[in-house]
Amino acid sequence: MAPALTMNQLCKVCSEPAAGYHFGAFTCEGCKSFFGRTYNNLTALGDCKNNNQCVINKKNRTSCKSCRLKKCLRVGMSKSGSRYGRRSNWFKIHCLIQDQTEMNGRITDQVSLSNGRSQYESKNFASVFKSEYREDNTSGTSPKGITPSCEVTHLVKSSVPYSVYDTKLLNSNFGHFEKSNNTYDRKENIGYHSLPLSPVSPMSPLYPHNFVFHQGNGGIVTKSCNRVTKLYNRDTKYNYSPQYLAFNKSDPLLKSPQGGMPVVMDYQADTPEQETPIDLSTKKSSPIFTSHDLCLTNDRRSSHAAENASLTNATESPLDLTRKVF
Amino acid sequence: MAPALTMNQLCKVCSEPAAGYHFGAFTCEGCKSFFGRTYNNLTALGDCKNNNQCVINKKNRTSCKSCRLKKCLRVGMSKSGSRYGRRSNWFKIHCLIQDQTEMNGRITDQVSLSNGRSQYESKNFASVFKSEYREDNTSGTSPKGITPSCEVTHLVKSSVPYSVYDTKLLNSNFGHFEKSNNTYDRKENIGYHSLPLSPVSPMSPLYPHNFVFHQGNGGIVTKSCNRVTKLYNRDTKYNYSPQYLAFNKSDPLLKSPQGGMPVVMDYQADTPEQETPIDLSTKKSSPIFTSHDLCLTNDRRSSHAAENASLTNATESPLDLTRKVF
DNA sequence: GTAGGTCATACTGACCGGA
DNA sequence: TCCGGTCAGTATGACCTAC
Ligand SMILES: [Zn+2]
Ligand SMILES: [Zn+2]
Ligand SMILES: [Zn+2]
Ligand SMILES: [Zn+2]
Repeated sequence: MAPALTMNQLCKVCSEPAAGYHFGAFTCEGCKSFFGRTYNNLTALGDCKNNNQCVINKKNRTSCKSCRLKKCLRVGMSKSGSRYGRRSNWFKIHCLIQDQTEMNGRITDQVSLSNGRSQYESKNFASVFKSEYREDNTSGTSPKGITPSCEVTHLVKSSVPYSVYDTKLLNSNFGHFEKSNNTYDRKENIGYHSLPLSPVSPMSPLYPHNFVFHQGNGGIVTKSCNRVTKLYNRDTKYNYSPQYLAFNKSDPLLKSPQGGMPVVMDYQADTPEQETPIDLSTKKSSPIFTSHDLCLTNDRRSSHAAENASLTNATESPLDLTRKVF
Repeated sequence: MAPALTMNQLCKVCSEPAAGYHFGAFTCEGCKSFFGRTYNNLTALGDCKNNNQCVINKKNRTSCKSCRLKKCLRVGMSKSGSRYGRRSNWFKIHCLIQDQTEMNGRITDQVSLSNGRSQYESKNFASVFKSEYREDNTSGTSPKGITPSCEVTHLVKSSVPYSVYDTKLLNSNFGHFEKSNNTYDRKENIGYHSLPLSPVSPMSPLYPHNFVFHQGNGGIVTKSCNRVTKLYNRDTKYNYSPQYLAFNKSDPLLKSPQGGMPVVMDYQADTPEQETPIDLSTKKSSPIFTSHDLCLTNDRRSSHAAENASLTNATESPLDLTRKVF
């Protein structure tokens, strides 16, 4: 097996060779520390002096904290999305393929998308993923010695880039959101973001688009692919308080940039394995949101995923950080 | 008397209220420290990531060291030009008037300049200075309670903005100059700079234009106004080694941006008191350049100043930093 | 009154231990 | 594996002292 998939990765923030997968993105040690620090002390963040246009790279990453943090968020870093334990090879494969796809810009397969949005990231990735790995979806080893075992299936995604972000971060840095009745104690809230620069695979459960709102549901739903043989098949838990997830059409905080409301749409793509994200920003037990039996299939036809999201209170034991992942 | 003329000044680098006159310019404490530090450790200076276009102000002064140092030099800061002891009120008057002039852009008097260059700084300042202070040139106190006692006379200035800068700084940051036969041990050399942003009064002896080269002279000359009653009337000494001051028409280092060679021109202006600049970048005794009896007059007519610049070796005692200035 | 030294403060990122 | 704590190295600027 490939000994260090991380070795080929670059920091999604500054393009330095990545040290690992930190807070939801491949990052270098510096950006990892920066994000971890900044999150805990947001008040010290100054404003950008360059109209928030700073390009972050290895050399100048320290010169504008605001833009550095913005890039961190844009590439998908999040305290709530972070987790202990190793990331599966599947996840890394996704990222590698995405990088490949972006590099040579190849679109070798026709993937029918029900919506034109996100063609670039999603279509490219999906096609390459399909064309390169589908033949090995039962062998257990890819031509490159890695073990993919699923194929392109479908995702539920939102037509508007709603996502789950830290409102505290958003407010202090971008001012898109205002404090509502809810407090920010949990440091989690619902926000939107502009189209991310493909920080992680658009098929990754960590990809912001995969956190979608369901109209009339009031819940948050993500997708997991149980076709992956090693997938954890238990419930997916979210530590977001229900009051933040309640969907209110008249809520100005949830106003779409395009003016539309988020809808669930069919989407031909694939989802790799994803373990339970653990909210490291708060260790206190709190109401959690659980979605049961996410609809997963390798059927190529589009189909609405039937998410039966239910709201429960977390009465269980503290987060188990000891379990191993293979 | 005005208790703190410094109070009205802003840092010429970052526009924060100035703490005093440091290294040749009114600066805040931070920019003072920065310049002092940076000068001693130039190798650690990184490059600008913004095409050397950064605008330095109080908020972002720390974000680009290269541009901050550039601004420091542009406003006339220099280790060699710095000195111990207080600055005369005359000097501050010049700076204050210059600021006033720049602020309301008034040109209330016709000052005939033999050359169109530097009209902006010089003409404005000279005219205002004349119109506001000439009537008091014998009283010993200005209408504002300060004691001006000279009037606009004439200066020798260069048609090209040659100046005396630290070549070490220039080379490492701007690359305008190359090392010639001379070493940089003294950290002083001849350079040119683009038109400074009026860091000090253009009539000030510290104003770079006042360090002029005389064709065929091989020396450096500045002007002092002995009409100022409190002026030190002794020789003006410069710590620049003669080898650095030797003027060579074919020297590519001294190529004028405009293509011309520096010439001495008539100039209607005034020079305030100026004490001996002390080169703090080296405490070793070294050959100094002395100019005797600079031609000074309050005659309004233009006249060539007869500078009898002579070259001597400094055999005198170490720099006397104890003398008081009133 | 300024140059330079000092030092509290803050930031950075390599490193390491715990989970 | 990753998260978070640690810590040496570095930059900053207010303050102080020598001159
Ligand atoms: Zn990085
Ligand atoms: Zn920025
Ligand atoms: Zn300043
Ligand atoms: Zn710059």
